[in-house]
Amino acid sequence: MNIPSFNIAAVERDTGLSKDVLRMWERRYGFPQPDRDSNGERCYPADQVERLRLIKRLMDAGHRPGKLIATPVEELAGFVSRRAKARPDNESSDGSELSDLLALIKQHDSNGFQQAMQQRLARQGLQRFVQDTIAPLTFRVGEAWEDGSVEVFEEHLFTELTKRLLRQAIAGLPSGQRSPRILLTSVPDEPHVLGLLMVEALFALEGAECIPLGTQMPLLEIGRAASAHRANVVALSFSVAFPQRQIPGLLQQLRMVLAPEIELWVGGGGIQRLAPIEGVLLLTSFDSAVTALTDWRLAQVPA
Amino acid sequence: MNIPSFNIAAVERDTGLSKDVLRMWERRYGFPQPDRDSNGERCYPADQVERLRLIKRLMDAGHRPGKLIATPVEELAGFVSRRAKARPDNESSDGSELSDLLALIKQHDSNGFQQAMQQRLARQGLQRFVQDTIAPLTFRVGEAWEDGSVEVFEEHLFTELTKRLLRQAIAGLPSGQRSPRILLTSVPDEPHVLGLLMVEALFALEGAECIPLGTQMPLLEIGRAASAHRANVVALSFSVAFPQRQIPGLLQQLRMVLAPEIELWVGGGGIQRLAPIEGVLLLTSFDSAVTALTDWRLAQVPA
DNA sequence: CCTTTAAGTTTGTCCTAGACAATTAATGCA
DNA sequence: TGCATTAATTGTCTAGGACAAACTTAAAGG
Repeated sequence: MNIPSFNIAAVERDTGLSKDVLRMWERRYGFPQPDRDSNGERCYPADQVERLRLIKRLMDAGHRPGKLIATPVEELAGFVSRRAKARPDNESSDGSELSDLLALIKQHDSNGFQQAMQQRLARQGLQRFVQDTIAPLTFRVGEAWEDGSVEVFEEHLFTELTKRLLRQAIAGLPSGQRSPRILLTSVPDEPHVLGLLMVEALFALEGAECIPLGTQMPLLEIGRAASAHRANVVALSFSVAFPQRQIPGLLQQLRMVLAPEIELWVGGGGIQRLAPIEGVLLLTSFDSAVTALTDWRLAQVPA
Repeated sequence: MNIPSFNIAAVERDTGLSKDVLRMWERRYGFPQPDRDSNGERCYPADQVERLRLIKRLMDAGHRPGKLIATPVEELAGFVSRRAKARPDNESSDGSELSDLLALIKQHDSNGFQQAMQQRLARQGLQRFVQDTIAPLTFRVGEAWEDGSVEVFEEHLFTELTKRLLRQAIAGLPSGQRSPRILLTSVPDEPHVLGLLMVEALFALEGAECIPLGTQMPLLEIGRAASAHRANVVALSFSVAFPQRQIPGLLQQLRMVLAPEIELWVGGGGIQRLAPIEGVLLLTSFDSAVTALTDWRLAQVPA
């Protein structure tokens, strides 16, 4: 079998590291060190791509590139997530049940996982299912992905199956003329949809009219969509993986694009450490999301 | 209201034009011509971003950038899709029904659209629903998006609602130990999932075991996933929007990564004009997908 | 000893400008 | 008209420099 080698665009695609960063690291740290083809263009061997992916994973977990690149490959595997370290086995009764679900994913048992989740949904009801099962399980999967105990494709499978489950549950809820009208979406480069679905489930349960636009809407389009759908609220989600530095600027721009009477609510793992922004409501928990909804309703009555 | 202005990263996000291309166009054609901030960095005014998005849309429809950029804004709106031109109102009885569905989307009537689609599904059955409703409707939406008669957010809403419908229909099908085991996914930078869902519906109907991994799997991960799930087939989808030039290289690399006994099937609008590739089966239609499945079964028996 | 401020590192993104290959259009010729 | 060759178009890659924001560490103060 021939060893495939990747050009810089392919490496950017597969690792999520921009071409600029790849070239900068090569210049500064001496890694990666790709071969060159006849045109002098970089050809990354597969093992370097692997290592880059590992480094990227650990960076997302909070480590710094300078350290990681200086560390030999063997030791890299030993790095563990900061988050995972911070939670020294709080194996509550519920924690072990979550571990069972996680185990099903790692055994690639789609059907078993779906059945187990269906059972939990029936037992807990949608609201508690979202808050006590899906949310913590998503968190656990994220952790496990960071420390390498769950492969990317396993995480994808988990996400895909959970998405289906949630969408099915949401479809079963009553719909029709309800209020407020909440437009749910995410900005470009933010493809994570689970958080949106979770909050959609909660909002729908509370009797809001949810308009799911999927992910990755250009800012100007979000403004148009909000007007066209006469939305009262635009709700966005940012995952932990989204580059934090870009979020404040994005929100300020969106706030300017949006009509002032439309509220802007933002949630997700990416906004936990964010400074408050004028005209933007940060939803740091599911409870605060529900509170925001009831507050909105209270504010409407006197008007 | 302040006029928001975008830095080059934001424009790349919102238009899908790479930073390299944005700078190159500026150098060569004199458009866009962003302002500069105090650091000498580009600040694109909103109207230039709008025009860039329009240009990108027309490029995806087959026009060439040189012409588009030279054309004044007012005339740009007059450009029409080549595809749309090629189909001079073949308003068959079915075509007008599709137009009704499209109209519901453009009226932002989510509930009406969902009901109409549910009815069609019940009437046609899943297979014909996929082939005669969803596929042509998706095509029509694509056309309408190209000629600007459907907004991006309307297309997103259509996609989101249709995804839900399809997933629900697929969830209703029997599952369990079936064959072949087909792993469904797409490569990084290919986020379109409707095509995958359509073919998943067909394969599931034919009694295959589908493993949906969602979109955007790195190549090396696809290989791992295929082994871990003991897949017989890996099925990929490329939309028309995916850069055609990259596809052959991607498929060759993936073919090398994949164990030789695992088949590689590829479909979607992006592969219609593709030259054949060793070890890769191109599915140019839904019928050919079903044929591929029956052929695979025939090939297994004598072995 | 803990907290806050200031200085120093690290790191990503942006910049210019040149080169080239791959695609698409246009020409010449049978 | 159909095919082959030339010409124009267009995207992506390369190089290294500059700078600001984020993070760390050191110092000063309570």
